[in-house]
Amino acid sequence: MDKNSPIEFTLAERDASVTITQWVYATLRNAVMDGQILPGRALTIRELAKELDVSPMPVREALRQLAAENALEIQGNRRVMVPKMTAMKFNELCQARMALESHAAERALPYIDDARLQALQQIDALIDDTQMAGDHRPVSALNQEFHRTLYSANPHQVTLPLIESLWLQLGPFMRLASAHLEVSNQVDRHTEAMAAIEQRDAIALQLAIKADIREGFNFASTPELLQRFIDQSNRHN
Amino acid sequence: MDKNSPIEFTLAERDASVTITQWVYATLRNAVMDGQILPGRALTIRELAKELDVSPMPVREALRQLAAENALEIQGNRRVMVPKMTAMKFNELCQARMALESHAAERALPYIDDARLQALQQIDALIDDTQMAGDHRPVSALNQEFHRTLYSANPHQVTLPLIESLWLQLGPFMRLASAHLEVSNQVDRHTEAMAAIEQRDAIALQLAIKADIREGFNFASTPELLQRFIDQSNRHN
DNA sequence: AGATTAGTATTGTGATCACAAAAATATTTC
DNA sequence: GAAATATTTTTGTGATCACAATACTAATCT
Repeated sequence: MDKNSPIEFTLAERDASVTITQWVYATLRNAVMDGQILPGRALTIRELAKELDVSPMPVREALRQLAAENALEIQGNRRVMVPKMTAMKFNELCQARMALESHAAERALPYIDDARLQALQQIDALIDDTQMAGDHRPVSALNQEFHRTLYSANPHQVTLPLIESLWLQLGPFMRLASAHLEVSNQVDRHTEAMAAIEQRDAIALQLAIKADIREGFNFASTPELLQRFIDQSNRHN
Repeated sequence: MDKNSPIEFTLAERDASVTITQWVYATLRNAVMDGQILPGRALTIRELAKELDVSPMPVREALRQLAAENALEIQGNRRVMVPKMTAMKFNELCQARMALESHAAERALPYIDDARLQALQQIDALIDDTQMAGDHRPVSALNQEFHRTLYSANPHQVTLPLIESLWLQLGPFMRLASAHLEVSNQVDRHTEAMAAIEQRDAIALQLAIKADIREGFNFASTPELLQRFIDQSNRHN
């Protein structure tokens, strides 16, 4: 049946108020984010439909949406797959994150009030606790939540969807980053960012965000190490 | 039949090697780019299908893809429309363009060879000629072509899809910008950028790109003027 | 008359079917 | 036995249908 490896999904709860397409989209998005789908593996509509126990139609729509967000790649054959990572592409994605997210942070700064700052501190504390407890899985999601909460303070935000596209493309590496970094590092950069916010210091905030992103991916400090992790994520499973 | 204004499409030629969905996507994308669709106007699948003389299915897929690229907005009612522009959002989009595109230019710089530079000069000359002839329509497309050619010199480019999303959201304003700027300005900035490329000066290149974008939208120099153009594009037709 | 309600038409969603293109498999040829 | 060819299966695309939810219209009521 499956010439390639089977795909294991962590099926989310299906809320009644949500369309099937949206649920399929969320499920596939999580699978891509968590690296549950082998890059280069051909995804067929009917196979996913059977796996998720839905009709082909919602799968079709979800795949097209994910492809539009650069989470999936449509080959010339009209085949859909998770794009393969390369060292150069990884580097470009990180650089793009730094450029876009430091900009988003700067544009959000004037809108951050006490309530927002408090929410950030709360998330940061939660990250600390979760990481101390040795739970590496949810840290990645919480980290994203921290950044999202920061940028979305700007009510006229337009870059968040673009940033999420980059997160989606970095996919499993975001998780590796959370697993490999030390608690002190992460908290340091987050508190540094929050200090800059309190002082309304845009430059310092941008530096903190850039450092946070860069250090997050420091586990791949040398090209050789990076290549090892890429290979691992590419042929895992 | 149409409570709102009818939509006039400039139907592109339909190549046989292209799927219907792709053709519909291209047609709708151009319509959004050119401001042929009134913002806030509800777009229904069946209406568009009849207008374009295709079945509802390709329209459905094209709409979802455009929504994923932030060219269209899905309301809570599951209704699809061109999002309305505001002065603040316009400003954010311009700022995002400057941040992202100057970054893309910097990352492309090391890869620009003589052939690429020559291609840029050719496009620039074509822009000049077209504008001198008083033809404002194609200038916008050529301008995008100039930027696209520059950024895509980087073979590991990851930001171009994000940049195109911003262009799509700025939509008709890109055209207004091309119409309202003087020939000298545009050419100046482009030659400035190409001079920076020849000297491998990343900083100068970034400044030229930022200035090019900023001056392109200088026709909306005051908030009042900007609001006038927004209103014009919102209630045009 | 203006607001509310009942009825009607239209819409997005999802399912199923048909078909040509592509992939995989089986067969033949050298 | 390996390469080329023929056959079978699978796949994406597009069309059509059913249905519940929504938007629209007409009738009713105060």
